[in-house]
Amino acid sequence: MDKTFNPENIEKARYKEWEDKGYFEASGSGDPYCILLPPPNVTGSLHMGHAFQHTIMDALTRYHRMKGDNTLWQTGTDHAGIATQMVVERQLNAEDKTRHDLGREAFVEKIWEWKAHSGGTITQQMRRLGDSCDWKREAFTMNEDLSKAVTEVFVKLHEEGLIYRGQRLVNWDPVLHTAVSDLEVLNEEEAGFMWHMRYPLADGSGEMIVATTRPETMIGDTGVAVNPEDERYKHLIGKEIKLPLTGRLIPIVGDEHADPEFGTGCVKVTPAHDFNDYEIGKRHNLPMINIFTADAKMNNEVPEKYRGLDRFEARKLIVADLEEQGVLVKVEDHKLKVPRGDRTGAVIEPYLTDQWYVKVEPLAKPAIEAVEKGDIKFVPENWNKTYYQWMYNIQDWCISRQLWWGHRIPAWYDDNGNIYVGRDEAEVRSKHGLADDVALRQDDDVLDTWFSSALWPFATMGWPEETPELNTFVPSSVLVTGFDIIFFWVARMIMMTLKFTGKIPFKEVYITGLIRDEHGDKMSKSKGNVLDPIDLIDGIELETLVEKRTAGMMQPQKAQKIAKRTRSQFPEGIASYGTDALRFTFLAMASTSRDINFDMGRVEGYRNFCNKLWNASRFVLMNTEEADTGKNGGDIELSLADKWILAKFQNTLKDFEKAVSEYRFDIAAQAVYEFTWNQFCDWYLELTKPVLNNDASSEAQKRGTRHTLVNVLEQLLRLMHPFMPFITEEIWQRVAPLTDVKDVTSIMIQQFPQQSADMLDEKALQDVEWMKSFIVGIRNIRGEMDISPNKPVPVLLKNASDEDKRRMKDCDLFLATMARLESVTVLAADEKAPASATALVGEMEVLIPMAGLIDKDAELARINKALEKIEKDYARTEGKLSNESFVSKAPEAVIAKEKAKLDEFKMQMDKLKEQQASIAAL
RNA sequence: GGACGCUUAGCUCAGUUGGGAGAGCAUCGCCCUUACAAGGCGAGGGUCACUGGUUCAAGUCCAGUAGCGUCCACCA
Repeated sequence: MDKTFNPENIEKARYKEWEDKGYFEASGSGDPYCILLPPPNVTGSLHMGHAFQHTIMDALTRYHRMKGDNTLWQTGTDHAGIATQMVVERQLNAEDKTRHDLGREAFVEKIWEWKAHSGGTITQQMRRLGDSCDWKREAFTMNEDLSKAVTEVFVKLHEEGLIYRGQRLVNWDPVLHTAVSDLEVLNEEEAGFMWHMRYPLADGSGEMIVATTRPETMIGDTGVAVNPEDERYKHLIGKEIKLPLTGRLIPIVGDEHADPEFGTGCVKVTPAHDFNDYEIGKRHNLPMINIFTADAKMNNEVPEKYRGLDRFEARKLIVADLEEQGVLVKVEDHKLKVPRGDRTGAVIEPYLTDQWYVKVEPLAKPAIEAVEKGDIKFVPENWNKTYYQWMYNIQDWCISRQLWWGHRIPAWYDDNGNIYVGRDEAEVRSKHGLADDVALRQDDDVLDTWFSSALWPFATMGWPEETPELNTFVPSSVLVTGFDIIFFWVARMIMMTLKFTGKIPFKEVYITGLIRDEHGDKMSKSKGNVLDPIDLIDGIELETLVEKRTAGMMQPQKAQKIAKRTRSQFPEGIASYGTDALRFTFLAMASTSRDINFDMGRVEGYRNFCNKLWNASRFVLMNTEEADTGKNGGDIELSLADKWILAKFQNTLKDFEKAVSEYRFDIAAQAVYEFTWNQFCDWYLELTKPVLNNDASSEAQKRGTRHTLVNVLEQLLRLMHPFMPFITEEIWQRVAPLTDVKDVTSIMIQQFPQQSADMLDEKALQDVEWMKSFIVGIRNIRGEMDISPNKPVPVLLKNASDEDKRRMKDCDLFLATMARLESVTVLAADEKAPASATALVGEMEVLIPMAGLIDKDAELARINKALEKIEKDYARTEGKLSNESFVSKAPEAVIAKEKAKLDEFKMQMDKLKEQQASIAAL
């Protein structure tokens, strides 16, 4: 084995072997355990958030597979309608072409090409992460099976009246020329203005001042609203206003929406371009005048001079005209929420169009109940509040998109504007008795991407066919995802799966936090702080990284800043840490669902951890590979250390499994790390040396220690495998043949270690703790007194009990080596000790005579420091116990504990003082 | 306006029914001791954001304040 751990040499080959041998497929026996991969968009590549979630899913999958469950990790990708279409359109734009130059068919063909390429990238990246998902079942939301499910769901919902077509005001993205759902609109506060305008009464009897943030829409005004209770204006209700610029007469209406406290109390009403005004318009039967084209330019409804102008150009001109005509009263600075498309960033326009909708309320009801009844549990639980909040106020879902990439809506129109819905044109014709010569035209629109995603839990299992998978893996076990798609995806899956299978889609929803950069900023291309998980695995040169982060930046200034920041943060580029170190980092940071500020220091630390494991394994192999490990029989005698590490391993195993069952991967990781480094490496390996290197050890003793070495390591590797699949497999291949394991094909299809109470040797645990404190005591004196660790020291024992003496004897060999003892002398009760440095082991004092070794002042300082600390503890404990209300009210166990502490402190204090006095007297 | 979350060591974070403040990284000292310098041994470092309350006892429970963050709704 190499002297240091080199991940790049092992990972790819191992993965290929697992995949080729079919280890990722469900075994077909055991309890079903299923995780649905949130299908990544085929738009690009995996980011840190994916890597994080995939690590958790893979750890769970591997763990349950090893536990013997019938385990399926269902994988696949999402066609991501808008996002993908935009990527390919941008590519066309770079060639000075638009999708219209190609036409629909050719354009969609081009997207399929891109999908093949990009989807391949993603699946390759998943393999690098070690994802043990079943590639044979890989799904894609636009493939034939899923498309069939989509059509089926659409038709059925339509038949039940849960899908309908209607003309409504929608969120219109004027760049993409499509409607988007409420969820795809982000409302950001931006600085703007409030224009106050003078609207004259038609009868010349006065005027009203209305205020608006969008003066250009005044051309589409069809009313002015005042609150019916507003004393200032209520007498005007029913009168008319003469709208400036157009001269149209519009009515004054009384409507609760107008807030007398806000602005002037008078609201201009533009029903075709504002959601609130739309409702007012409906209430008062006001006409709706659409003044925009699909790309948000002024249309032919407006006075000629404004026609064809972009809405913001028109705004300037209209404001200027209003000012000139004396209509404009004043302009104030005003902060307002501007709706922007989440993909394009374009200002969304409320726009009157025909769209398809899902009537959501009847679907939402059972979906809410499923969570209320506890059939579906959110982890952590408080996310159910977020879920309820949205579900209780759910609005109908606009599912049609004016795009080319997606599932074409299965609806056909005849020349008279009749609409027919069916699985295909032939079905439509036969269902509605339409002759072949009746011209039918399929709806041009496609469905919202999330419509097909909502079917993922059952569509990937073969629905609408009755498949065995549908029976076995619905519901799935746990959904691992981010809070950002609870509404987009989680809620909709619950609704659709309940509707079409009568079953919940998953039993638990584990909500992860977001991966942010080291300062808590969101990782984004424009900030230039994006880390690519693959770069952390393979490493990347500084120049390549800078190039990657600054490529395609719109503003060169920004690119410079990013380059500078990158150079200072990674002067040497990024080292290759390997998949296992990256995975372990994610798991160790996955505490609750709070966001994670990704810290490179942690990755490096866990890379070192991999190296530690690697070298510990080298040590084990060095001592066992050419030797008798007892796997073929022979007497075995376990040392105290052997018994101790076996017991420690049991405790670790128990902690690990408990933590995993609670999705506390940080605690599980911590347990593994602590055991491996602080117990197995720091103590156990050192404790095997005296046994293995001592000529006095019997063959049974050596065999016992070798047997323990390989078998504990082997079990540890299995324990760690779900977290660090590659390194554990690599080492296991060497170690397993030396152990009692029969099947040495691959670690990933082994049983997970079994908890066993017989291995919990309490006596060994206590004896070794005693021994550790003995050794640490000596080391501490050495460290502070500058005594070389190599120099053997004589030791005197004072106040040693029979138990201490027994332990001295049992630990004799270990103590001599680990503490480098020259000699051990047990002092009789009345025997006077020479001046010494002291360490306390329980009530026993371990003395190192000062003669020639120890400096008087240094030892005094050391004692004083210890004394100070102990005195503080003593005072605090004594204070508690002398507090009458504590003694009378605290539970007895607590009081007893405090008393024991007090005695302990007193004893230590006395000994230290005694020591202090005798040294001071020198 | 409503909901949720955060504030603990220089940095990134744990701290599970209230009962002697922890980890990793960074820092300091000594060590190239044949598994490992990506290491070993030892050490230093915190008025747990602030104020008040409940309690014998509060990082932990309650109320409030300040700062930060997220989501939902929204006033033209």
